[in-house]
Amino acid sequence: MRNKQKQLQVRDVQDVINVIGGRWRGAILASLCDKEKRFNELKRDLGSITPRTLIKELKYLEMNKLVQRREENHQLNAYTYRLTEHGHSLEPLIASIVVWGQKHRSLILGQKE
Amino acid sequence: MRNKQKQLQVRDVQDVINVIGGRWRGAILASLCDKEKRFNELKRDLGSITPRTLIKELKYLEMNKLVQRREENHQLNAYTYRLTEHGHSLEPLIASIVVWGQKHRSLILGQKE
DNA sequence: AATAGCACTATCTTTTAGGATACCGGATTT
DNA sequence: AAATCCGGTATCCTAAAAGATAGTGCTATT
Repeated sequence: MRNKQKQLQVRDVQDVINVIGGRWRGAILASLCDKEKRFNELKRDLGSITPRTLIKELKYLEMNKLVQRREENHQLNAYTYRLTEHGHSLEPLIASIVVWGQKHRSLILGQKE
Repeated sequence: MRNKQKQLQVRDVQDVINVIGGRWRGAILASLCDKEKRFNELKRDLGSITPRTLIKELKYLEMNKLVQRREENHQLNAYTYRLTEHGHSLEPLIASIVVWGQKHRSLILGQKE
């Protein structure tokens, strides 16, 4: 019973890592926590991501109901990506990640820059 | 300035994902939250991981000062892996991940099982 | 009318993670 | 002394992730 619980936790962690893991997914979500963004805006924000990867990740996040793509007003060729409600529920988690990440960097990586 | 801050957060998230990301790292850490464990114990706990991968990940986690490998008493051929203090500082984060993961599963994956 | 920006798509290639499998030396059990 | 368990190594292989690069159709700007 105790053990079963453990097993589950291991699986939960793996599930979440699937969703926010990888080189970009977490970063995209973090960037969208700030505010909704357009494709190229996101691209600039993330630095070195390629359009191929960005669109792939965005579609994945859409499929998982974390991100929503909507046409801006009625202008064609203008879309924004924003967090869904479910996506927003990740914000505290991401915030904790950022905090721990800063601590980790200063501890391990010697806070260069 | 504001923008710089954003950039940093994106990097922080990526750093943390590096540390706890991938198919196994988060799971290993979660398993070690419970208590210190030996190699084969961990292996059993994680289910389908291969020894090659497990040792690789453990070494990575050691390098990043999250896990510590120690000889048990004075018996040769008996080692335990445990979280360092820094590793333990991840516990709340992992707990949040588990909680969100459960919510996500019931929402998206339809809580099968 | 031409140029440039937006939001992608397509193709090709490299990189990386991680699985499969076999093996190894030392310690322990029988 | 033989078999088994522990804590790994060593090799080989595959699939998936992601980079590089070029091109597309539409719109907005000058």
